[in-house]
Amino acid sequence: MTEENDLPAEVALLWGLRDTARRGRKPSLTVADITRAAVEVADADGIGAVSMAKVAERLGNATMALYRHVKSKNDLLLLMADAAIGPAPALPEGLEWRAALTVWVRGVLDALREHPWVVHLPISGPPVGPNNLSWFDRALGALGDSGLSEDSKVGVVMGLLTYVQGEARLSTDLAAGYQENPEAFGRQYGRALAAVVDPERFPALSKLVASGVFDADVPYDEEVDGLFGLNLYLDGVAALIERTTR
Amino acid sequence: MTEENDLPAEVALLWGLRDTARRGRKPSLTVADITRAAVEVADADGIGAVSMAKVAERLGNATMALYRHVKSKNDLLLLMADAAIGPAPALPEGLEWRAALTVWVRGVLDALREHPWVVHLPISGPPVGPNNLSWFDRALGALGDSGLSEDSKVGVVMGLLTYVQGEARLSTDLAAGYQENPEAFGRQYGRALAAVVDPERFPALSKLVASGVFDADVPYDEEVDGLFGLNLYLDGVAALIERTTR
DNA sequence: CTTAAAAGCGTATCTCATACGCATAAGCGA
DNA sequence: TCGCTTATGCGTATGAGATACGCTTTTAAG
Repeated sequence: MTEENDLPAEVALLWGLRDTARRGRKPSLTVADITRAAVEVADADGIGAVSMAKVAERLGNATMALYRHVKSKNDLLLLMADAAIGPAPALPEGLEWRAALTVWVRGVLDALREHPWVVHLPISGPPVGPNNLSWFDRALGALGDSGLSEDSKVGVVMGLLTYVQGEARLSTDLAAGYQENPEAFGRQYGRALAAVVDPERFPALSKLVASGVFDADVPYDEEVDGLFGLNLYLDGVAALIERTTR
Repeated sequence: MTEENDLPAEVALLWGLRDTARRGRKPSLTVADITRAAVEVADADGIGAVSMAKVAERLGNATMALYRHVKSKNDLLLLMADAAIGPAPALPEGLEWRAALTVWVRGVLDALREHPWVVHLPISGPPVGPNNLSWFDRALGALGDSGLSEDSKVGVVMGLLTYVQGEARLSTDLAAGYQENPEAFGRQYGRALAAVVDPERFPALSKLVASGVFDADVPYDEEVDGLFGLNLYLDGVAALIERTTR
């Protein structure tokens, strides 16, 4: 490192800011290669299957070769998190804020559906990777004409990120659980609750169980449940904008 | 297992529904002991430090003894998830729905702040543990007088859970990141962004950076940021209730 | 041509989860 | 009281995984 950027190592890593080596053997691997291979492993067999050994094998290298390019497995996970969501597409021109944010949210959820393991990666700080920042940028841009202050825009987008990340986590985990044990949802869930929910201890819940909501074998439906909550949130944003610009 | 409950094994585990053994050696451990010890380890050193060996050591038993009470480590994690949040307190009488839900959310966030590792546990299905169900019940109860249909109540609570879980994840992870590297937040974050954010590529973001929002050393403030988004969501719920009951 | 910096990688260590089987203890029927 | 049955406690072993260390190979700079 001779370059004079005093940026955090993590940022330099994500942006590929390493000074080009002048001496020494030519690298047969790049950070990008390693990241791509790791993402492929995760896509194929889940984040739990990502080991330095597996990634190296996929690249035709020995395990320890990877450590010349990433400091640790955690480094690699950071890279994967940015790589997997990919760059945010530009939002269609001329949409008002609500339509734009809805498109944006669908974009995020679609990207996460492609790589469901992303939601299990550690979040170690505010977004710094290029792709993450591009998504952040687009969401801010969607609020460009809303009349909100910059501060409020950040708040709205943070809240949206929070919601979307919670939603993605819940829905991908539930979908995974459903896959491996469909019985545990729907009817069987209703039966389990009925067996265990005492009206004294769980008054509201037992009323719900009695109402028969759980008697059908309906799996969790992301499209319905997820967007229901999202729309409530956006209604709240609309109210905020109303208050602000009135 | 001679008892005639055809409940999923996981449910029986969480509710302690095992038929009392009539023969054999007296157990020196209980599932509750193991769960408690595991929670203590996680509280002290994080979820990553929870290993069967460490938990057993804390109990003065050998590692493999635990497996007589818990099928796998994953079983133990399920138990921890329910144990850590604890039972939901009864909500104060006579609050209207919004005040009640706000109290409820604070309760959840407080509980999670005590055991930040909970948000990293896998979610394998809908809530079945007694404590989780009690929280679910209280939230439904808070909406008891709102005039919403049972279906809508479930939707509202699901959305709230989604938001809160996203919020807790983000804030605990950021808080942890802040702990171990305060530099990466505030001023240094601003500097990193400034170095890396190109106005062409990130128009909205670079405007934000230029506005100086990141020039202060302000850490992430859960109380402000988290409840900002929450209130937006609740505003949306209010609008829904308005629409419904009008 | 020499040399120093990098890259690739074999080996070794340490930590984990967990399968297996034996030893121990406790209630049960005779 | 005497085994018999059944659970529990746990020692040992296996296999996976992260990563430290140091040797070897490659390549550009002097």
